[in-house]
Amino acid sequence: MNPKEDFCACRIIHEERIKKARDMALAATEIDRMAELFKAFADSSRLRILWALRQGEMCVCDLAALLRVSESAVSHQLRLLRTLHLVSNRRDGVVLYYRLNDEHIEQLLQVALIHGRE
Amino acid sequence: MNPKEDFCACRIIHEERIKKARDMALAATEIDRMAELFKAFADSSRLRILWALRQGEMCVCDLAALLRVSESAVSHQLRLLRTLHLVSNRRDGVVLYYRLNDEHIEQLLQVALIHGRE
DNA sequence: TGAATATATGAATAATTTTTCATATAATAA
DNA sequence: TTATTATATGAAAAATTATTCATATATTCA
Repeated sequence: MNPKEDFCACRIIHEERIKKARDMALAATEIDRMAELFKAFADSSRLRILWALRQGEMCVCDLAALLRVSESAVSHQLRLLRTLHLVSNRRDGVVLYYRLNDEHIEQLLQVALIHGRE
Repeated sequence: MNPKEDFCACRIIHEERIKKARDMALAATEIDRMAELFKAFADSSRLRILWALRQGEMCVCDLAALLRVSESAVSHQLRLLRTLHLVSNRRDGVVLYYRLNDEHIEQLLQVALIHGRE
C-alpha cells in the first residue's frame, strides 16, 4: 500500500465523506500550530509549571523546588513555553520571574480538568 | 543538586509562593490524566482525525485515505483515542465507523485554533 | 575588576512515542 | 467451510522529546 497515492487498499471507501472532510480540513500549518500548542500541555512537568503560575509569578528556582527537578530541566521546559508565548518573564536583578502569558491557557487547563473529572 | 530533596541550590527562593503553589497543586493522578488527554491532541495525525470526525463518522479506510497514511497507523492512533474515550465506534458488517465521543473535544480544538490565529 | 549566583543553553544520553511490518481476528460471501 | 476483506495488534525500527551534564551568560556585590 502506498500512502502517498490517493487510494486505499479497501473497497469500502466513502468518497463523499472524504471529500467533505478534505473541504473542511485545516491547513497543514494550522494543524501543526495546534499540535505544537497541545504538545506544550502534554507533559506533566510543564502542566505543573503552568498550573502553579496561575496564582502568580515564580522564579526558576521556585519552580525547581516545587517540582523537585533540576533547575536546568525547568529552564529547558520554560524555554519551550516561552517559545510558544505561553509564559513570559521579568527580570529583577539576577532573578527572572515567570508568569502566564495568555488567557487561553486557563481555558485549556479547565476544560481538560473537567474532562478528566467526568 | 539533588532534586529529591526539598531544597534548591539558589539562595533566592520564595517559600510562601512555593507553599501556595503546593497548596493549590493538583494531585499527581490528575496531572497525569490531563497530560494524557493533551498528548492525545499533541500529534498532527490525531488532530486531523479528530477534526475530520467533527462532521460525521468515518471508517478506518476513509481516514487512512484522507490522511494518506497506512490503515495500520490510523488504527493505532484510533486505539489510543478509543482508550482515552475520545472516540467510539459502531460496527456495520465488516466496517467500523468511528465518531467523536465527547463535547470537550470540540471545545479544546476551538480554543487551540483561536489561540493559534491570534 | 573579580567573585558569586540565577538562569540559559548545547550536546549527549535516556525515555517515550509513532510508524512499519507481519500476522491475527471477525464478519461476509461463495 | 473456505476465501476475502476491514480492522486490530505485537514487536521492531524510526523518530521525537526530556533530562542531565558541562559550560556560558548576565547581574550584583565586594
